[in-house]
Amino acid sequence: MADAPDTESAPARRGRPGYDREQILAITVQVFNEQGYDATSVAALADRLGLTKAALYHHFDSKEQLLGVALERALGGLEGVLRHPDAAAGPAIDRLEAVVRGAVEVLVAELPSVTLLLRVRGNSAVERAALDRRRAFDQRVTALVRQAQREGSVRTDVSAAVVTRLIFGMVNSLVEWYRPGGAEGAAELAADVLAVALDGIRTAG
Amino acid sequence: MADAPDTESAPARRGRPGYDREQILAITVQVFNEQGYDATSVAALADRLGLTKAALYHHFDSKEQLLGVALERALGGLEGVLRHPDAAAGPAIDRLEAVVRGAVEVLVAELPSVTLLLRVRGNSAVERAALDRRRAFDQRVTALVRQAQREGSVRTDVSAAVVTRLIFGMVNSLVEWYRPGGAEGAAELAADVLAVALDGIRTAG
DNA sequence: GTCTATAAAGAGATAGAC
DNA sequence: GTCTATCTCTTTATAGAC
Repeated sequence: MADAPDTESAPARRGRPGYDREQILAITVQVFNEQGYDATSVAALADRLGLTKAALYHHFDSKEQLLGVALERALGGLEGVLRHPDAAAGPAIDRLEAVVRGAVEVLVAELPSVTLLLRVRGNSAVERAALDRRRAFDQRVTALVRQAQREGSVRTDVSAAVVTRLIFGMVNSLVEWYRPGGAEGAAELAADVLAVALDGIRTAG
Repeated sequence: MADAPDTESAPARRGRPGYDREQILAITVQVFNEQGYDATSVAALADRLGLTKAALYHHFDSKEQLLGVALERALGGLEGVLRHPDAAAGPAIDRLEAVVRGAVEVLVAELPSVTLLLRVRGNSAVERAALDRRRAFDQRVTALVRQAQREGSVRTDVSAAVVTRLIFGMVNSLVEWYRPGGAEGAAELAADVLAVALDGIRTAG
């Protein structure tokens, strides 16, 4: 992962030493997540890549552009969940389940960029645009919860907005501790979240 | 919960224009939360306070010290929850409920410093010490959940560690959207969290 | 307790050689 | 595609006047 660039066995195009944008982006996002975007200097990034700053600037225009590309990946994935067929028809509670499951899957598949997204504070235009898109996603889910309440499948003693935020509080918190390669995969993780979110942790007895 | 601010039990407040440590700390933590600790320069902080940097350095030794004092407040509060009588005896499920309720109350009472705590990444000794104390808190709660599972009051198809993390994922996410002065207070908020955590969002039907 | 002024280091970004 | 060297601005922090 953080290993040296390919030398001889180039996959497809380049047979040259050095990085391409994709490799640089992957390591960059990892470092952003370790230290925080603001606390990561371009010099530190270049060090981690085994490059100089100037070489890094050959691949990207700015530090902020690196952030923007990573955030686009995360947001694209999440927004795609809402476009999935399972989220488009049927009882609202089932669609909600599909959205939560899809969100967990995206989170696991794009863990680094989603982690970065969830830590964005709005310090620049790029960050504020990302926050806007997060809010829009949230509102779509809240509408789904409200519909499920109307259909009688979700409790109404807690508001739809709060329900949505609590559920995504659980989902989003996964980035704080979930690491791939362990016992649980995306499917098990989603099942756990849905079990707790839908039925709670208390036993019937 | 939080320790006494025994900076000076001394006489004579400064009846002078200007700030004392407490006022500076409050505004500082607020700005740290708005922009992020790393993205906040001491100059920006001083501007917000209507002071110069030099005046601010008269009150505090370093930017990091300001962070440390704020984190101590949040951690002291959370750790106090575990020392509360309601968390010390009785069925584990009841103690767990008391801990969650207490955590929400501390979060609401000390919203700025808890928010700051939850965003710490471990970039310095101060931050790493805070992360260690968070982990210790987490382990205490996980033990409580495990006990509740043994007592048959919490589902066992999800591990105690995951249950704990999901519940505190909900609790901690409150800092992302809860703002005092609205319709809900700490008690209602805690009730909502416990309702969802214990029984889930799905209606029986 | 606050100010102006400045030190010393680090930040993001660029120029031009190879 | 990467390098060395450098520009310019900002950063944390300090010195010393009032």
